Amino acid sequence: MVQPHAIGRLSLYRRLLTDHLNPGTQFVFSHELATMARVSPAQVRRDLMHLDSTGSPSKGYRVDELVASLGNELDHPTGQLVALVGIGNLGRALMTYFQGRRERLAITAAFDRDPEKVNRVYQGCRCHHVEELETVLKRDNIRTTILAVPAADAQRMADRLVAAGVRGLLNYAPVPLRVPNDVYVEEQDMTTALERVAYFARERRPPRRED
Amino acid sequence: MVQPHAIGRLSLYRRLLTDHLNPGTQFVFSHELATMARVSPAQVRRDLMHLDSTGSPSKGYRVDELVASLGNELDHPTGQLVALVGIGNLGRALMTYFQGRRERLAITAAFDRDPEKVNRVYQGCRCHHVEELETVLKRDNIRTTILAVPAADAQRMADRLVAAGVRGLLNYAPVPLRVPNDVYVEEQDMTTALERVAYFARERRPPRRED
DNA sequence: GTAGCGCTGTGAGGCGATTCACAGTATCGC
DNA sequence: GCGATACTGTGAATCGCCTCACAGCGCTAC
Ligand SMILES: NC(=O)c1ccc[n+]([C@@H]2O[C@H](COP(=O)([O-])OP(=O)(O)OC[C@H]3O[C@@H](n4cnc5c(N)ncnc54)[C@H](O)[C@@H]3O)[C@@H](O)[C@H]2O)c1
Ligand SMILES: NC(=O)c1ccc[n+]([C@@H]2O[C@H](COP(=O)([O-])OP(=O)(O)OC[C@H]3O[C@@H](n4cnc5c(N)ncnc54)[C@H](O)[C@@H]3O)[C@@H](O)[C@H]2O)c1
Repeated sequence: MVQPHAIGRLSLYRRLLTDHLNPGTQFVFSHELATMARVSPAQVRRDLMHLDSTGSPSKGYRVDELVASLGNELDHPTGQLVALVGIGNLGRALMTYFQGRRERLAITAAFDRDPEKVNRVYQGCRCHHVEELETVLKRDNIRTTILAVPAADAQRMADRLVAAGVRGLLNYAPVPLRVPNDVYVEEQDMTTALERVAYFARERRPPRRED
Repeated sequence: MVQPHAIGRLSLYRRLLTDHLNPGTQFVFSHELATMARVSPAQVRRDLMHLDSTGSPSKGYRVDELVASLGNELDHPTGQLVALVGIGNLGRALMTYFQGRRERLAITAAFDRDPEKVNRVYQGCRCHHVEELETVLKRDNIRTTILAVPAADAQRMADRLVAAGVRGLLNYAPVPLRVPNDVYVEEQDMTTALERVAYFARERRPPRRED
């Protein structure tokens, strides 16, 4: 019913409301959120339709109520732990970036196989040897993982993660993963992204709506 | 005519053919590429339809010919230069990752405003002060840029880049950019990506095709 | 009190992307 | 040589997401 794109926008709306609104703003209209998110007002209203928070004509949506509803939809009620596998250049950047950003979505387990990194602490999170993967994931009941290992190891690591109970994977390795279809994978393929940008920086009409 | 998703897949096909095929393989079938790319065979054939390389029944597509055609479609004939703005944790990871990966798509200009970083060399690429942005971009005729500055600076920097002639932007700052609509922007929003993965790791049926 | 305005919530329709399904064809076995 | 086979290329059908458009309504002005 609620599809990936819509969930992504809900996440964006929340961030815009909490981080990029004049502090003290009590109400927003769909067209204001739409402008910030670069989508149409109708899109915003449709996305918010299923939430329990409802807008009023003439005032719009109560910001605090909306943020709460969004949290309700997006966050695990008591908090959800995330594992990060591969503490290389990208892994460390991600660790720095995500840490402390959301109360209910924190990286609490890191893994690598490089002895240099094992047992070092990154952003308050100790790096385990990758052999402890299964133990730690099961102990902490972790179902969400960021994968930042080299391409050659990605599929094997994904298999282990899935076997250990992981149901959501954010994959930075530039190879599409094969997983059972009750596991959600999001491919974050930066090479593709850059090549696409390069392509459209040159060729043809760029595919975007007027405004 | 050729849409962003299709271009993204072409980029992926090429990478799969060059990096993940048994060396020596001379032909591939659409269903083989499809399996590697995690898409349907019909999708592969449709994507390749417009290329000048054509498949043969009973043999499939010639790999070398296909790779050449893909390069033909995706690459700038004589090479395309890319700028990277913001040499922080993420910027440095990206620099390391992209450098030397494609002959015709290389990061050749880096910018930051931190005096610590200016004039240091990262992956063979000297970091300029951001005030030299316009000069360098125009001198090298750069139209493709990766943006990895803090959210607060992203829009302003995007405006400067567009004014300096940039027509394609890969944005890592977690704020959607407002640009004229002859400029192509790709938002790489990692927070959204992680929150979406977390969401689908919990809730409902995951949205994927059988196989 | 009531008219007017401008917004929300949403059914219906439209549109782009994907899949279906098959005609056309190169190859193989005999 | 010729039938069987399995693939490509592609028109047509389908699907899912997004936008249109408007009924319903709360607020404001007077
Ligand atoms: N750096 C980037 O900006 C960037 C961009 C796009 C994609 N990627 C992809 O992300 C992945 C990581 O990139 P990176 O730049 O951080 O590489 P990196 O080489 O710096 O880091 C890889 C890390 O993974 C660890 N590792 C290797 N095999 C492992 C295994 N089997 N189990 C656990 N840990 C293992 C290594 O010890 C290392 O710490 C790669 O697949 C890369 O292609 C990176
Ligand atoms: N680190 C990550 O993994 C990650 C993940 C997702 C998104 N991001 C986003 O990417 C961006 C960069 O992240 P980071 O972790 O590298 O941050 P960072 O603070 O490490 O680096 C930012 C860099 O930009 C430079 N900078 C700041 N203002 C500038 C300006 N006006 N002109 C030129 N350079 C300027 C700073 O000197 C610094 O070197 C941020 O917007 C961040 O939200 C980062």
